[in-house]
Formats: sequence, C-alpha cells, structure tokens
Amino acid sequence: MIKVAITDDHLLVMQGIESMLQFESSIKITGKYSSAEKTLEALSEEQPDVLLLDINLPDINGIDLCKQLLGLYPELKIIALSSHDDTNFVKRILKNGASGYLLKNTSKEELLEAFETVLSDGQYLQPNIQQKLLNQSLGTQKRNTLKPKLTRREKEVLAAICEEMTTQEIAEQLFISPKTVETHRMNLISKLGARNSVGLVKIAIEQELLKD
Amino acid sequence: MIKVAITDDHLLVMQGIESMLQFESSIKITGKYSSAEKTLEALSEEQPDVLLLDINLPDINGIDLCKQLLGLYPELKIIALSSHDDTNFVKRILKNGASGYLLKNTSKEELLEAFETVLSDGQYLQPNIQQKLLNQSLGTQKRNTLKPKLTRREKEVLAAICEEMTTQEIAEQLFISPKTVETHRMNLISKLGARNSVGLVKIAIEQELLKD
DNA sequence: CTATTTCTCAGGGAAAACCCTGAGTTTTTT
DNA sequence: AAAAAACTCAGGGTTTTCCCTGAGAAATAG
Repeated sequence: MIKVAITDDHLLVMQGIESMLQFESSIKITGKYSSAEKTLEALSEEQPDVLLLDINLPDINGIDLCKQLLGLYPELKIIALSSHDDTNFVKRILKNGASGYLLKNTSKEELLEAFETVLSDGQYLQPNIQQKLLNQSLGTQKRNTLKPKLTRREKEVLAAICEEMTTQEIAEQLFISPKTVETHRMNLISKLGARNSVGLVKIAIEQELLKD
Repeated sequence: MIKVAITDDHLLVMQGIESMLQFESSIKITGKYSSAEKTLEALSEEQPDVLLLDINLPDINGIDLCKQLLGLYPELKIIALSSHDDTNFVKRILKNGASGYLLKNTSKEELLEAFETVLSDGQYLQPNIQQKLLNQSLGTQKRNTLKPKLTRREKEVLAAICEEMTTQEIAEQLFISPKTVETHRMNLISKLGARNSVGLVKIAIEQELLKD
C-alpha cells in the first residue's frame, strides 16, 4: 500500500487525481493540501511515501517547499506537478531533490508508473520531457532556448531597470556605486544582446528572466 | 438537463470536473476534448449548452478559439477556465464573448452556479476576480485605468522605440527631424505616465498598444 | 587550495535621452 | 469655415545612458 499525498491549490486537479486513483487498491491517498503551509503542518504529523506537489503554489515557491520538505523528511519522494514543460524549470526542481516531474495532462498509467519508479529510488520524467532535456544537453535545440545565465546582482539590476529606475536610484537601493550599476548594465546589454536598456526590458519580459 | 462539454489539455482537470459533477442529475457531460481542433470537430456534430474552455491550449490561443466558436454557434455559452487571474486577460476574453471566467481552484457549488448564471444570459465571474476588475475600473490601480489614445505618429515612434532604435534612427526612418521625434517621445511619456523609454516599452507590451 | 566567476569601483568621454518653452503647418472634426 | 487636434521643428540646457579600459576584493566551484 502506497501512501500518497497531494499539494495543489487547484481543487479540480486534486479531484482529478483522486478520481483517477480511487479504484487502485495499492494506493491510498492520505492527504490533500491546498497550500505549502498546510502541507508542512500535516506532514509533521504523518508522512506519505510520495507527495504530488504542484509547483505554482500561492504562498511559497514550489521549489523552496520541495527543498524544505526533503530537508525534514529525506525518505519522502516528491513528484512535481506542473502545467508547464519548461526544461530549465524541470532541471531546477530535480536539482532540488524532486524524484519526478509530471505535467498535468498525465494519465493513470503514468501516475502509477511514476509512483513505482520513484519508490524504487528511480527518477521519473515524462517521455517528452526526457527527450527535451536530452536534446538540450546535446545542443540539438533550435535557438530560442538559449537562456542566458544571469548572476544574482545582474537580475537585481535588471529588475530595477525594468522598474524605470535610473542608475543613481538603483545604486542607492542596492547600496553600491553608480559605477558598479553601470558595469552591470553593460554586462547585461552584452549578455542579452540588447542595444540599450529598452532592449533589456523587452528581453526580460519575453524570456521571463526575472521569474524566481 | 444541461449539456456540458470540456476542453482542456490537462487530463487531471478534465477528470476533476467530471468527478465533481458525476452525481449531479441536472448535468450531463457530453464531450471532453483535449485540443482546439478536436473541439471544433466535435461541436460541428452536436453542441453542448455550456463549454468549459481552458485558455492555455496547445494548438490555438484560447481567446481565438472562443471567438471562432461563438461565430459558429452564437447560442453557445463559454466559461473560460484558467490558472491565472490576470485581469487584463479576463477582460480580453470577456470582450471576445465568453460568458464566465473561473479559476481552476473552483468548487462544485461555484461551477453549478456559474452554469445557471450563464444559461440565463448572465455573466459569471469569481467574486475575487470581480473585485479586482472593479478596483481596476475605479482607478484604484496605478496606470492601467485608461486606455490612452495614441495618434498614428505616436504609435510609429513608439514602435520604433520598442525596436531599440535611437532618436536619430527613428528620424531617418520617418523622414522627420530628430527634434520632432523627441517631441513625440515626450508626449508618449506624458500620455502613458512613464518615467522613461523603458516604461514606454513596458506599457506598450502590457497593454498591446501597438496592435493595429 | 587554486582557478574561475562574480562583485566591486573608477576615469573619462561620447552619445542619447530627458525636459522646457514656443510656434508655424497640416489634417481632422464639428 | 472655424475649431481642435495632430504634426512639425527649434533653441538650449540638464541628466542619463552608453562604452571603453583597467583592476582589486570577495565569493564560488573544482
């Protein structure tokens, strides 16, 4: 008997999973939580074998919650649930200890297979996501997924530029010299291939560079 | 007996709705479609009274599908389903004929109420979304309230600014003096309430000021 | 511990953007 | 035809951004 818990703020998804698994005698749903807080609270009482965890939670970032939970309960297997198949996202959450990644268009069969895989210490990814990750690591990708890596400071400066702040204001906000802000701005323009700050903002919005 | 169909590429959501409504004798789910294409195909055979339509479909933009369906079947009531509560998004889909908007964290009671409301030619919005829209229209928001009217030239200049062009370049492209371009830029900043060109671009993207 | 990356800062100059005022011309609306 | 709105341009000044070089300190990765 596998004990499964679900954390998702979408009732429909919760219902969907429950309905899918209701006639599976090997599965028992031991908990349904609609927020990170409730999950933490409930797991302090009793831990399931597997937690299906929605990434887009209202209160906390799903990745942080994942990290936190695994720190508390190293035996717990977490399968990330998401609507998006962004590979960078997948990589991030897997790096933070999740054992699997499922899109919400999954099937009962896939769910069951995922449970088995992660409980025998494997890692379960949906085939198409696996393919994508593979392509990415092989460089077989088209062009668009060239998501440049920005450093912490660069992200902060970029965010401030997007807020229509001037170099002077950014410097004061970050407690650094205006010259340093300029350096970051120039590095950003160079890294992102923009011609000026306007291009920076466009790229930041398009590629969602500031999310997380 | 209300005939309800669902279009959503997430099996879990589909299952969730079905499971929620399975014991409602007044509701009959007449179709479940995982893509826009399948929906169009199926509705050409038989139309439901209400269609629960996920906005984020793989093949077509949900808003376009909504418009298309209502062109074909004016009697059809469409309730948009989404994970996001972006008010601009809500406004857009309602303008395109949808009768309701529900987040995926809805409940059975709300679903049933939504069905009733839209079938009696009303418009159903979740209370919190309604509140948000209200606040927005009351000017409780920063700059999103008014849709500023831009002149032909202003749109051209704005578009060029968004292309990362300098005043000099824009002047050459439009065969006008750089001074004139500056004037337009200043008028834009003033009209749109931006602090600089970066703000201009952000607003242009957010509010789709350059579409037509 | 070492190598690499990131973060920090500066000088100095060119270019672009920002901001005001004022004003004639053309186009559109009434 | 008159009024309003949009388009045009300029003078003249301030502020900000852009761009280069160079370089030490701190944090991170191997």
